[in-house]
Amino acid sequence: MSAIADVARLAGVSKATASRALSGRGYVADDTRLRVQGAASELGYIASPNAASLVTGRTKNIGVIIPFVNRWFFGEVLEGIERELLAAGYDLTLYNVTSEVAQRSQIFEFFLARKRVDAVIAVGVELSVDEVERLQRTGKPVVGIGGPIPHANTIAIDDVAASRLATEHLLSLGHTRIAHIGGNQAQQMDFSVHGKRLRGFELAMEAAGLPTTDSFWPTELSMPGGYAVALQVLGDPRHRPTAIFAACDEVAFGTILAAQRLGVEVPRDLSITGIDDHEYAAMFGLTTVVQAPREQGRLAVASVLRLLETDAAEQGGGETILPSRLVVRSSTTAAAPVPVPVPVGGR
Amino acid sequence: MSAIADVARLAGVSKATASRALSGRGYVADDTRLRVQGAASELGYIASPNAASLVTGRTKNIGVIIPFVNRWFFGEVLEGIERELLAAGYDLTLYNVTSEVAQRSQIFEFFLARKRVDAVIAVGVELSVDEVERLQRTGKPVVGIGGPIPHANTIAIDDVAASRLATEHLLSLGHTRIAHIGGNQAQQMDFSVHGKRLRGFELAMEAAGLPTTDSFWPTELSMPGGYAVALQVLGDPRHRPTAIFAACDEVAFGTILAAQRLGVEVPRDLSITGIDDHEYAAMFGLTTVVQAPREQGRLAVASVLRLLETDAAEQGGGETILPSRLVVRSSTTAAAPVPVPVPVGGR
DNA sequence: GTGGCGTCTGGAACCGGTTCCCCAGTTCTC
DNA sequence: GAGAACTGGGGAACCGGTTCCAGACGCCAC
Repeated sequence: MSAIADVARLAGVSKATASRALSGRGYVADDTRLRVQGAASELGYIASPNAASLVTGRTKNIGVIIPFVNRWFFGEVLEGIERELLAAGYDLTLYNVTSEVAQRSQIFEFFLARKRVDAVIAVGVELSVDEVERLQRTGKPVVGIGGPIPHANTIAIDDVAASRLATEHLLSLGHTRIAHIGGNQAQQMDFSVHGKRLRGFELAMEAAGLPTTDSFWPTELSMPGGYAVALQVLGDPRHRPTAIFAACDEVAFGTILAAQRLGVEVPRDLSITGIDDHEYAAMFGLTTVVQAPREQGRLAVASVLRLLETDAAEQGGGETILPSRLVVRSSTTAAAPVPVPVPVGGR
Repeated sequence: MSAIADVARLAGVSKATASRALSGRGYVADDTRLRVQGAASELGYIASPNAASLVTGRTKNIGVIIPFVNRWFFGEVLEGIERELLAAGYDLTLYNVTSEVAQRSQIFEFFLARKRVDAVIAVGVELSVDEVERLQRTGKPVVGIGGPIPHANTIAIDDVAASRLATEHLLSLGHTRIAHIGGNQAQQMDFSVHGKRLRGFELAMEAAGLPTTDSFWPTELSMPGGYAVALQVLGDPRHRPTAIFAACDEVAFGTILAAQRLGVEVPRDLSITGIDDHEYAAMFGLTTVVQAPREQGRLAVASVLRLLETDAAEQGGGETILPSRLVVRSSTTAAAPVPVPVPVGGR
């Protein structure tokens, strides 16, 4: 492993000049620069970021805090972040926080306190004011994905609006008996995503003058979770809704499977919407609201890099809300016309 | 941010003693050690791993090379690795390699060449001899998951055996018309997983004296991929197999969905097996062979840490093969008895 | 001719740790 | 009682870069 001193020696210059020539900062004559660069590539020299970060305080490394990597939304966000960071020459250090309090504080007090990362991106993790401030005091910008974080830039969709949009689509098709299968409030996610999606549903229903009592069915937000509860929702033909709004696509998939299992035909007997635009949504023909998680990851990286460049501790706490967009596929259709008793021979 | 010099000053000792007291190496009197530790915790001192690694050469950071984070197997492995590393006080730096050659060489020549990681875990990436040697020359142990890598320790299941096991289960149930839906050879994965699973299928069939012509249906290894091709496989009732071995669980799920769509009842009309034991396998009632990816991740970390401890460049290139185990659920049953013409009143 | 400015370069300090080497007691051994 | 062995601790070098500072040179203006 060659060090910059070797490069300097080979090029016949001092360490200082070699450093300037390679980093591009400060005055270096053109031919000197070329000589140094030549020597560097001849030796296969690669600067040690550890040594550099020791003095500059910059590590070219971003910490990502994420509760899951294996759920669709989180995995997509992570891939989006990783691609973008790699392109910018940054490393990504992964911190998979669980809900364990001890483990979370270990990450904050030990791992993130070490001067290893320049900034932190929190995906679907609601950081406390204290956690954010602790990071910012040490000069680390914080960017969040999934919901607002005080004093930090964040990127998210409007869960209430997305949910409302999905519900309104069903309403616009003439459905009035609509059930909502959503997240269990007991195992709430950060940013109370479950609650927001439920609220969007209720707002849309109320605006349409429809009752929402008994229309909410909580479950685990996964395909099996959706499947299991949908069997109940659809179980009794006499109280069967004509449409279901699922809080996420995987639940919607489970619902579609349950409907198939029960012989309920989608969309003829049952219209279904979700939120996500999961990669399998096309296969299931699911009408859904797009979340674009990769895009959210990219935006978070852009935001972080901007903060690192300006170097200022502006940290306005700006909230970027991505617009909600509905993708209509084949899981939704107009409600069957209710046979209205027509007065025969009426006047 | 306090440095070790501050701790030393507060404790009234030299930097050298402070370092020894905190790291536990070398002679330090007990009361001195306590004084230093007290000073450290009073100041909230946390050692800078960058500075330490500059002289020790150890970074307490492991690089993970992985082609996807969002596919079940890879996500599970990653979570397993992350948990285990965190517990051991190590950081995890993620390198999401795609199939782009340029990007891959960038990772090897730029990112991994920097002295940022102590070791590398490659998940489902078949490293070349050159790549492994380059890493090992710089003292970085390499551990692989998913298949053998020359000169590196690896952890994997036996794809041929797993595949054979899944097929033999169908054979043991009396099925003779068995199709295999597997990975497209054109978009082969590393370690030629697709080919191995196909071979295991063929070996089992041949051992049973059954033909394998026209029984292989290639597709993309995903739920939609399985769904699409299964519609074709099952399309013609007259040439319909009685059992399908899918190369992975997601394909099996797609196959189950396609069967439902076509009114083919599982398992009465069609038995299905997969490989993975995906978290949704229970919901689909899928009979499958377990892969235990989290366990593989844990084992890889254990192997890496062992290599780092022994510090020796033994690197035997040992291959750890996890045993294949079949989980029988409700997607498989005995083949319908073929009505054998019984001679009536025969002599 | 002198002063000022812009360009180019090298020496040296520095980032924050670890470790080598040396010194000073104390205890053990012959 | 002398020397070895062990324990405890400080000074300084070192890891591999970056950056401050000072000096040298060329050029222009006054």
